Amino acid sequence: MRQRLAEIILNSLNDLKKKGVIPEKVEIPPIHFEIPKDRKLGDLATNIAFLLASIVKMPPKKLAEEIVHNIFLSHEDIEQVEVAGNGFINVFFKPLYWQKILVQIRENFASFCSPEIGKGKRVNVEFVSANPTGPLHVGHGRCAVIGDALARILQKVGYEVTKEYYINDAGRQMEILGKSVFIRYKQALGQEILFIEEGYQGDYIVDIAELIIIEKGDLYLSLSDEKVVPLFTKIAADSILEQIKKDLEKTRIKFDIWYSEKKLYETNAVEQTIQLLQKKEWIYEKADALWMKTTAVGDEKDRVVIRSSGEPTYYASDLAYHKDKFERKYDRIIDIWGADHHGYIDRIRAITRALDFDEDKLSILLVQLVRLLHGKKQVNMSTRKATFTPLNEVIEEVGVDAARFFFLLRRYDSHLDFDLDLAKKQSSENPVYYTQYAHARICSIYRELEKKSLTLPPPDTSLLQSIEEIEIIKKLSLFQQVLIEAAETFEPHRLTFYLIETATLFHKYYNLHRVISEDLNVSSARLYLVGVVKMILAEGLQILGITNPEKM
RNA sequence: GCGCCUGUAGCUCAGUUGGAUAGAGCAACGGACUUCUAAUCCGUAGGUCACAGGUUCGAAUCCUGUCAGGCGUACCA
Repeated sequence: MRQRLAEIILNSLNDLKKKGVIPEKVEIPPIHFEIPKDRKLGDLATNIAFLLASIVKMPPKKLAEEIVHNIFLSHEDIEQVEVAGNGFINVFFKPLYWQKILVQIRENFASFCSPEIGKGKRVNVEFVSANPTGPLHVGHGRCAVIGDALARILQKVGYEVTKEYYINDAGRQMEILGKSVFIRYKQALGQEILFIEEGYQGDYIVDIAELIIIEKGDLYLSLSDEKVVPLFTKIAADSILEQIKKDLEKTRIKFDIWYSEKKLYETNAVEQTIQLLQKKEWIYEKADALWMKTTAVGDEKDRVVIRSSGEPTYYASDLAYHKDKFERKYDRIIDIWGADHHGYIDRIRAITRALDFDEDKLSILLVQLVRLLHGKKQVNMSTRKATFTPLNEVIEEVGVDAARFFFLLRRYDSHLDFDLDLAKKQSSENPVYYTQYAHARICSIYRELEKKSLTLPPPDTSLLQSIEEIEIIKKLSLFQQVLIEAAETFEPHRLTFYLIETATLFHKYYNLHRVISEDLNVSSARLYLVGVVKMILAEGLQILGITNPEKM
């Protein structure tokens, strides 16, 4: 439609050239249409007169009028074209146009919901990737839900999506985890030793220690750290990871790949990556340590890859990991991190530069931190000190639907306050119910129809003429575009807001017009419309991983 | 100090990628249930888009500076 309109305007402009109103040599910029926010301003509007005004030295309004006067209007879908404001050209469609759109959406619903912009392209979304040193907290939950919803959206628009979790199951933090368990083990068996300051203090560590006692008793009590800690590390990591998987499953999140950092060491991938980078002179030696030249990509200093002690840093395995991800030949790689990792961006960018990977394929999304509140008091969220609130607890308290919807209710780069004291109240005020309610209400209309056992005539969409009905169709027609935009900008919240707005239009309509009435023809047409609303709501909620109840 | 993010109604947030008179929800006030579900709807009130410049036909949106908040700035993760 936009294309055809652009042609009409272009024809008019060419005509004006012939008439000498505008100079022949003027180059006409692409004619762009947008949807005005006020419906009184028409269905589509273009600013072309503004763009041309300065070039042809005419007031925009005058130019717009010339353009409109020159339009030979014979298009069956267009009601009128008018000039408004200082020179906008507004186009109004006939109801017939929208009625046809409605039928198109319904008849081709599956393809309408699955624009194939990503067809044949593979994308990897890596998110959460929390260390298996403790349960997931609310902050992880936000990343988890956003990443998952984004993956679902990308899938919907045709991409082949891989959801990946990178498990940091190697390195110093894991050793501390093992030590923490060992100390709790000893303490539980009656030894009086102090807990280490950097240790993990959560109760779950005690639980793991007690489980070991139940299974093996005091078998390890007299053994040395070197012998026990690696074993305890593994037991703890496995157990915690198990819990993480359960929590994610409860949040309706399933990963395709669980990628182990430890494997990168076992297969020598880290070593090989470092050797390769050394050969390419991106890694050099200084003060007994190996350094990566991250300053070459704008970092403020070079970063250590191998410590002088010979121990690799996490950066070492991250290099190998991203090298591997690139070598798996995705068309797009998306990393979703907590915003506190932003200093890491340059470091990861360095590898794409060093190994000649296409930098544009990598997108790093920083999800802003969740600030946890107890009423007015801020709660510090530390895994080590165990002062966090587990995601698990929140999900149980407010439910998966409300929790997911809540996290998808704002842009990922906005800071989020999560007030635990209000969590329950928030859940009852959560717009998720408003949206689901619209769906349930429509289902209820169908039930009513069945109860009355009415047989309706085939729908005649030309009966859908009211402002509210046309407004709803307009909104429905945007669904595909919203999906595409959410996918292209990596912003799932756009879909959330769209669904709320659609629900709003429906609720208003519902209060104003009865769907099922004595006039069977009208009833049939309205049911047809409302049926599409239901389909769109169900589809949208499903994409966000939220249920669409038929009764509430 | 430097870097990243944020600053929009009392509160929580949107804002169609630079468009027309800046919008929702919550909270406040006033209305609508013998009706397909009132978890809804209608109305009133609420604003110097942090501040100051700049770019142009046009700025909440882009640029510069200032202020405020958050985060980062390790041979921690």
